Amino acid sequence: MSAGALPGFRDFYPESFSQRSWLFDRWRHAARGFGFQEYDGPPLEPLDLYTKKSGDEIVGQLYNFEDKGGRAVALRPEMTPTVARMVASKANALRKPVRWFSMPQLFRYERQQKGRLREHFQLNVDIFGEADVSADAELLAVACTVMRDCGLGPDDVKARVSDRRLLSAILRGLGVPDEALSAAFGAVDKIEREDQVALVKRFTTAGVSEEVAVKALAMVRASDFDALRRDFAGHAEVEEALTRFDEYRALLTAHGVIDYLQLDLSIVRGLAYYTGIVFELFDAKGEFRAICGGGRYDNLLQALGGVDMPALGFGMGDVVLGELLKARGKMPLGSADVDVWVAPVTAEFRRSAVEVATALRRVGARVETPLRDQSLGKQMKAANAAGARSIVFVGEGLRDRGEVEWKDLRGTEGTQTVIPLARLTDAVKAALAATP
RNA sequence: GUGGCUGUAGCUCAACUGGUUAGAGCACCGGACUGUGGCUCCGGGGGUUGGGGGUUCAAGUCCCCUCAGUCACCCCA
Repeated sequence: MSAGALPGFRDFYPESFSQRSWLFDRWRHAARGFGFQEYDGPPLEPLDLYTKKSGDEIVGQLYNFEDKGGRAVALRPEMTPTVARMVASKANALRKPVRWFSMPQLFRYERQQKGRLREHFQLNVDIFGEADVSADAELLAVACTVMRDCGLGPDDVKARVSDRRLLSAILRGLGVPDEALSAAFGAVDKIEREDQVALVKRFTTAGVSEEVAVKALAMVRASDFDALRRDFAGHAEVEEALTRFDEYRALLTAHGVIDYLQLDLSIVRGLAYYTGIVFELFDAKGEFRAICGGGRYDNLLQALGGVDMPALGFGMGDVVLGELLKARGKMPLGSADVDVWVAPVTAEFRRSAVEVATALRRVGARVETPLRDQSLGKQMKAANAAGARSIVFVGEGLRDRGEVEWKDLRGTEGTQTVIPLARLTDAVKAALAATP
């Protein structure tokens, strides 16, 4: 084995590069469809941009080093601090709400495992300056639209959605004291990973009774909207959160993505900076890690940039999504693809063939010609291997009468027509338009 | 950072309880085939058996270390 790429890093050969491009096209198309504008920032940032937000422990998971000017720097592990800085420093000049997206390559120094490498591309979609629930609905709609554009419907992918305000209200309504809320969130976050005994213990350690703990866990597991409405009738805080959620659902219906929605109060998104509606996208069979995660983080800009502005966003990586698309047969194969192969029938027509190829390229065709003398049989094979849709034979006909032979390579018995060179370019152009 | 499993050609895999020069299919290149493709046939290139050390008359095979892959833990931006 020769030395390959560094652990957790990928070589993109043409086949996988074209799959990557296919995915990027869908990301970009979906985000732009909602009026989001694309931006980018530096891949290398000051280290303290990340330690300020996440503490020094984060350094163990970063690609960081000292540059030649003695600055402590790191390859970006996430986009949020960068975009927060960019928005904060021009906050007053930007039309609100700010709808931005980016497709950065991100890095983390971690042992790789399924769906997690040391480098990946991530679609980042953010909205700044809008506190209304309509922004939350639009954000999820973008994520679901990406799924749909990739051929993944509500039967393939579920958006598990919770609201931290709703969860807090329920917990408080059950009698969990404020100082135990953080521990309770921690327990809810582990609901799929730890057994009941361990989960209950997280509550009791924080001073919550076992009875309340059991009840809270059951409610989170059920995540039953109607039951919550009944159980907490008259409880203002819960009702307010439920009303907000009703509006959220109505808007998702209007966006045409309601079928993806699945209320799931166990979605907490770590113990990070989220403040409102949070969500994660999963494949319906549960074979993969989360495809996408995000939510509302109204206090983050204040903490990072000193600007008080509500914000929400999500990140969607290319690795898990790519694995899912391949597993479901939704990812195109990424085979080679040219429109026309121009074949000199003998060596003496090499230059004529190049001239014909040049004329075809000028009308937008992807054209390949052989770089050395080859028999026609060889060229036919090569043209097929190159994925060419048609082949143009350049020989005596062009020299004597200004004509070439144009043959369709698709199908088993391609039709072949004699056509004046002057008309070939238009014919190829028309064929291109007909079969995109 | 911790632990389990796995490393033979570009890919998928063979090679008896340790025993000759590590094989096959696919892929690639060439030929049959210098005016017409997918097929077929023939040939060719390609390996430090991941690397290093050890045991043995003899190691792809057994042992140790290391590297890499993979899965889980931790963490999740």
